[in-house]
Amino acid sequence: MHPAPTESELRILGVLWDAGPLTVREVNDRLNEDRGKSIGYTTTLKLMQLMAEKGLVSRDVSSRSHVYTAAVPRKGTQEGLLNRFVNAAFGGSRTELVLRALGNGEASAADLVEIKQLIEKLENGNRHA
Amino acid sequence: MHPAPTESELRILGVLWDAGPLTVREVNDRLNEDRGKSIGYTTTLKLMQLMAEKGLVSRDVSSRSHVYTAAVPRKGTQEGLLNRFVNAAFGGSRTELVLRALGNGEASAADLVEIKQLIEKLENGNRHA
DNA sequence: TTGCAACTACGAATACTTTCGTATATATTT
DNA sequence: AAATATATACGAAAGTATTCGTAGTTGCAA
Repeated sequence: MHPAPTESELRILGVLWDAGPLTVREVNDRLNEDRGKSIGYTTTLKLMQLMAEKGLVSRDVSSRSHVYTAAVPRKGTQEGLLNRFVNAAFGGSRTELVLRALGNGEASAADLVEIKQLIEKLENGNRHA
Repeated sequence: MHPAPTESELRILGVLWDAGPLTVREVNDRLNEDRGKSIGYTTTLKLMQLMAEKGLVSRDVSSRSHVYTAAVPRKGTQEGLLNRFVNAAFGGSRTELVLRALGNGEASAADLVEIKQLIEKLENGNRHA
């Protein structure tokens, strides 16, 4: 299995997941186009090289500017991180986490409907399990 | 504000939240009574000393074995960690996180009912907002 | 009262993550 | 062709987290 991405690596994966295969320059630009925090080009380069070694990204070296692609799926990675997190912070209870995540009233009405629909589906599934 | 606890610190806070004020020895024993992973006594001591400096725990020094108490609330701490996590791993979308958290079908029927009830309450609240 | 057990304090080793400087190569512009 | 811009590679500094050894203190038991 791949090692879990660190926080910086996750930021880079997020860019690649959203925008598809990119060069280091493109990733670095996108990371920096947000808020004041400016990350050096070689910092991003180094991180992406390490990620390639770990298997988190793959790269196409055929042109001078190497093109990097996420090599791990978004959902699977999130699932892994979620597992670690729910264990570390919520004693392993996903339900506790869900209740806390919804409890601050930030979800929109449409979000709530979507969640309700998922729950209905889960309950129907359980009925036949 | 208090700095967010690290993963190790969170493990210690978890013990204190569950079991109330404890000595270093007691915390260390509880940490080690789980699986094979054995943590040295002075390691736990050092961590708890650092946590005291940070304000994550308070301690009663009146007896030779100092007694430590969690100085930050469980819910508030979880809320802070959840915020960081949802930003880092789910692009800030709590709804995405909730859908993923429920999506693995691990929640029990009772859990789902509880979540549905919270959603109903939120929807009623919104109606008047 | 001597010696052993348990405690705190603290420095420092280890490990992991992030950051960047510098060397070097390749393309592009003038 | 020379100067300039842009790439990669890589070592290493800096920052943070974790771990533990050792010294010194205090309580307790033989």
